[in-house]
Amino acid sequence: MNIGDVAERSGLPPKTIRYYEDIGLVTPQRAANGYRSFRESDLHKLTFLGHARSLGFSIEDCRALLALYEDETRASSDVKRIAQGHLARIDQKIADLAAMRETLSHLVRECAGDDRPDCPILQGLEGN
Amino acid sequence: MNIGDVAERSGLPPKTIRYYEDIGLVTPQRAANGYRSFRESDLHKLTFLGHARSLGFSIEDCRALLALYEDETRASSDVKRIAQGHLARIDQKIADLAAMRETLSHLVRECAGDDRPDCPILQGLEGN
DNA sequence: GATAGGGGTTCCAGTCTCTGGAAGGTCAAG
DNA sequence: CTTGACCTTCCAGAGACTGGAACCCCTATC
Repeated sequence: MNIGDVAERSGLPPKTIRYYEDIGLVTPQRAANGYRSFRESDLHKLTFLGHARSLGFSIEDCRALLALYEDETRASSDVKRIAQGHLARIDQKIADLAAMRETLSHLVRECAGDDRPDCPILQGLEGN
Repeated sequence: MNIGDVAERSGLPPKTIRYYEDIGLVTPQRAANGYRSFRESDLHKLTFLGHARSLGFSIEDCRALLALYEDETRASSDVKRIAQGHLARIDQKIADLAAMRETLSHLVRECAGDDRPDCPILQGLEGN
């Protein structure tokens, strides 16, 4: 398969796939003309990566997950640990965003939003 | 005030303050020795920026908010529009993260997390 | 006057994960 | 032989800093 084919089938842009090769996540073979030549197993990896990335795993997490994915003798606890760590990071992010949302929505609610200059939002940002 | 003083009083690192000058958010004067010389108004701006950034506003939003902050003839509706736009982006991010969280926590819950290789997490990332 | 320290300055590179674009090679169809 | 759709590589930029190197300045002490 050429890169366009795997791109379509994995849902990843060609640019991203080249990048993943660059950083060593996949290592497609090369055809005589220099084109990348992907095996089914490469496609599986890329699909896996696409899913993992869409769940927000970092590239380094993906690298570790991919290694476990490839390792028939893995322990599921290793996978679970990575996933739980990521889950904790997601929870933290949600909490941070919720706190911002809370503060900001208060300010927005109090702002008249008319053509006068008085603005509780700016006041909130100015002081404390 | 030197940069160290405004850094302490605004809560922003000196590096960040220099960066903000670089991109034109503040324009401190210069002392004869080449040191940046900050006025009270610069400190106010930096404090304002620190608060806005901590609420997740982008630098470009901050630039716009700062302009409104400085403009005595602003309309509060302009401020509110920016804040509402940002609020919508926060909500979107929270929704995205909640969806990830949902999927991921399902997978984590189903994973035994022992020393066997069978892993619903990897299966979830592979297929589907 | 020399020196030590704790400021300050600039500039370059790296973070993270792509993404866009330029310049050019390859292939199949007409 | 040309066209157009592929493919290749390499460089730069995004956002918002952050670290580090190399160097200057100021004050205080010996």
